[in-house]
Amino acid sequence: MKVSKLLGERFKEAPKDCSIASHALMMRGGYMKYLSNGSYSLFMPAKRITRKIENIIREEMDRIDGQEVLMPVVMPSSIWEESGRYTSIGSEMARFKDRSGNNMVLGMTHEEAAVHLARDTAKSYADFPFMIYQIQTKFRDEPRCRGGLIRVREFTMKDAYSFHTSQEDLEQYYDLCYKAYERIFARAGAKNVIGVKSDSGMMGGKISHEFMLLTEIGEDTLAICPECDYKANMEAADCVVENVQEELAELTKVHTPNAKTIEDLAKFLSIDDKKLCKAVVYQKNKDDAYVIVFVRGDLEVNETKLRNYLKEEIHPAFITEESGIVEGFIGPMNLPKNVTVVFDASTKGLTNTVCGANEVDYHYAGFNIERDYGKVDYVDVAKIYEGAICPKCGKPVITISRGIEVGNIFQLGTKYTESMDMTYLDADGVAKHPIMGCYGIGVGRLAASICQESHDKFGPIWPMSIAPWQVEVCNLRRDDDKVNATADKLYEDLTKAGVEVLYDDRDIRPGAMFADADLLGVPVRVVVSPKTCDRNVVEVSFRDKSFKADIAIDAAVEEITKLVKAELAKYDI
RNA sequence: CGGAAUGUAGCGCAGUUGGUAGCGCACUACGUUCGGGACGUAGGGGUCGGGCGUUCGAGUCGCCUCAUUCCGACCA
Repeated sequence: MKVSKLLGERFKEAPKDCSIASHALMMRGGYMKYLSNGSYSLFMPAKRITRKIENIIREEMDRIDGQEVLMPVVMPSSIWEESGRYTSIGSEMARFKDRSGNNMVLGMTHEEAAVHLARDTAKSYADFPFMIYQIQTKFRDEPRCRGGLIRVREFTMKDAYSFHTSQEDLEQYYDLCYKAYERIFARAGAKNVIGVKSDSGMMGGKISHEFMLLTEIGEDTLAICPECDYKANMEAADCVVENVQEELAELTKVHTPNAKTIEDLAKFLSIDDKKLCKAVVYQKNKDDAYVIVFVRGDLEVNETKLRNYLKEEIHPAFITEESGIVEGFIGPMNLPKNVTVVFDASTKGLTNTVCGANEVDYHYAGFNIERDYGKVDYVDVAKIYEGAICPKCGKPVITISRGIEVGNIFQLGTKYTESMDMTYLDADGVAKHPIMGCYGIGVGRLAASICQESHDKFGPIWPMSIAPWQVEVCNLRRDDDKVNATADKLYEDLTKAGVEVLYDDRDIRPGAMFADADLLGVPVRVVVSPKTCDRNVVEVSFRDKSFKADIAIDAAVEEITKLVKAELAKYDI
């Protein structure tokens, strides 16, 4: 490819709405063009990168016996009504009517279509297990797009669905897929991707993992134990606390004027916030009924875990006078009857704590839940924190990091095969519902994430395995016959040798050419100039600065091909 | 959906008390240049986000609306 014919302008200045490096560099480098909120067109360099990522994904999915299929982007509402998600999913799913007035949806995920494709087709237990996958456009009407290709409304996704006749078989395949994902990210040159335990959300199912590329600009917060292999999304991380046992004191009512917050109260009573019992109030979305969570004073509530426990949507509460809740002085005793009370596990064994008296300006001290309130079921709904006790190895060393979710895997169970009535005949002659798993990877997001973790101030540094081109030849003097002839021939010969070459054949000054080359991030750069031609060499260097040498013109094709192969081999695991 | 900000050429921005629309980069032509975003001369490119209003006259003032960005909320 010749740069003179490459569509897509490269800019000195980034559009002002780019807040992260990968977005700015991909806009500046002419990789894509903004069309509307969450929609970008890709120019050739970005398309080549995503195509290479897709091919790596294909190879790895095929390696674990995946069958590539293609399901429709536009689907009738009927299959979504079968699964119940036509109503349970909100406005993220784009809906419209066709000319006959039928309700249609744009595919945001394809569990329904996958079940539709497989049911009536896989009829015998002997047909199982199998996995189908596709690489295709998804549309999700995100409330907030950001970071260029990091979070968009329209994007390319690899989505896979596996079907099994037993939980054991699913788990075995799930592990295979987990390993395939590790290979995919390694082969694509993503250096810092980890698998973390995650919350399944509306997908359903119990066990799920997310693959997170660690970066400060990540949208997700992760709890990681440096001492063992515990890694979890904060949403799903268990919060383990230990409370020091003391001899039980007497319950006393104390006057605590204006001490409405934990901070005020701890200061007023001169005690550690770990000794306090904090109340956090929510309301259920469906009827605004109050939910009060009691959690140890130093901790916060993890709303995702609370939602999962309650099995309903909630929002932070607006406390009214009529509710009978005394804001700032809420305690377990003498609460209004109609509120749901949740005791977080951190309050278990909390001795001689201080809680609200449900009376303005009064708290109880020496409060002991089981003695003064009664037996309760403790539920873990607290947020894990930096330095928390690791739920797995028990050491107080949890670290908190940020990550971008580049892939996820779910054990779905029979949610879809039951609701959509997909059955097979088992060996015992009984009709059963297959057990499903599903596995996704966002292709564009992965490309942007790799750019984010692999760039310098001049541009992206693409790993050889996904680079838009492997080698860029820079013709520094279009008007010099020898330079011209040497560069033209090198371009032709390298291309003939099977190397992917980008040839900058423009008559522009060297500075501008180098700046553009940096933005395109091609791993190997070959400079042909009057200086190098005088010495019968070309100058070869790596974009990441790990290599630089002059190579004789006669040996250039062979040597450069060798360098490319050696670089590629690093990702060929 | 809440809070804040911004919409003027492809990109980045200026535009004063209301009075014919500007700059830098990019683009076209010619010339001089040529190893880290050169310079000169001459050009091309605008529904000033949209609507309504005030006014002799609105990029500028008022109201409405739309879009975008950031912070929250939400998120398979």
